[in-house]
Amino acid sequence: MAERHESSDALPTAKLHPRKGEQEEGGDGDEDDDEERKQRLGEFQPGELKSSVSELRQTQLETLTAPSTQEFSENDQFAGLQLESVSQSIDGAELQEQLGLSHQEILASVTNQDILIQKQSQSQLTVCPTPFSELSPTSVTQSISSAPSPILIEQRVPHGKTSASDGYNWRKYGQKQVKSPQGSRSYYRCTYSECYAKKIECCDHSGHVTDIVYKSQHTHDPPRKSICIKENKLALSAECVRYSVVPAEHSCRTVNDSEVSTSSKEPIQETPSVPERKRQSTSDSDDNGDVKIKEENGDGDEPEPKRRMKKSKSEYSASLSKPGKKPKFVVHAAGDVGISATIVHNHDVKMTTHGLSV
DNA sequence: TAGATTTGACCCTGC
DNA sequence: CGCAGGGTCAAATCT
Ligand SMILES: [Zn+2]
Repeated sequence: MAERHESSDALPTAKLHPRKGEQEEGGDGDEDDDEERKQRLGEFQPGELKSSVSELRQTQLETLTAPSTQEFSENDQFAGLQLESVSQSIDGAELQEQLGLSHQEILASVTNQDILIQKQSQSQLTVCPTPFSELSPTSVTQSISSAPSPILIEQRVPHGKTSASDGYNWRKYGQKQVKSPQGSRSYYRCTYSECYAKKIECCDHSGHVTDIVYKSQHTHDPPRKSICIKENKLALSAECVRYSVVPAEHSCRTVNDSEVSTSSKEPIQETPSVPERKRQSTSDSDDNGDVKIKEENGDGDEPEPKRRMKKSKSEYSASLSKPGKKPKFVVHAAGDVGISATIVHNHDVKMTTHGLSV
């Protein structure tokens, strides 16, 4: 059963059964290996998630302005990026109009390469269009009235390009060669044991970083200067937010993704309902020589339950995978091209907006 | 020696 | 069912 390895003879035998434990789902009690599983499961952190979520609701986070991003600018360009999530237990979808305001602010705040993204989770999102300039009046201000806890995430990318380090320590745990956008993909994970933040760097064939995707938030402060962010607790929200920074043509995308796949049977209306990965590729191909920065936060559920789902499925399916309970936000903000926002709540497509053609 | 990186294999999901 | 793409693991290697 646990032998599915086709290992080449050149292997030092030790490799013969690498992750036996993982695959063993036959039904053994395997308690010893449980630890490993735990770690893997840890990615989802069912328990913690709940806790944090609760806290989130109870705790109101206020958006604070960037203190001194200059410090980070030196080496950590990306450190400047600020992410703030404000979750309010107040169930009021009253911020809707606020969005409009945000839009302007964003435009104002966003200069050249600075992008400010404000997103109100679950029900409202604000996407800042292209800072670069004239971006059509396409301000995606979608607000779905049904989300009790609006989360405000503010992210700022001082230097859109290349973010060698955002102030955290990353450990590379994998690399993949991709064909679509010819290049490679590097997978990084925060070195903090308690932190499940991940980062994916997409490089083109020449080695240029074309895309950076952040997953989850750090559950700790940066090793160095204190960014003075209280992401500590919010970190766990499992929403997926993607930011794409492209000087020439900015495309901001916010994806609150959890696992709508179950009900995602229904294709998104206006948007070219493309699978997650497809989406990425699609957008990636857009830019040449530019770095896109995206951030993904899981929201209570798993963003992309790819690996180790077996275990979790069997044990946590009840609590984790809630079919039909996954709010999904897909916001595409392409400067000139237009903005397309797709919000999927449960299995209902809330809205899709194309900046130029709605 | 420890920690990080490299790299091949493996698993999962979607088509 | 099989394939392709994507993501992760872990042994080997490097620093
Ligand atoms: Zn971290």
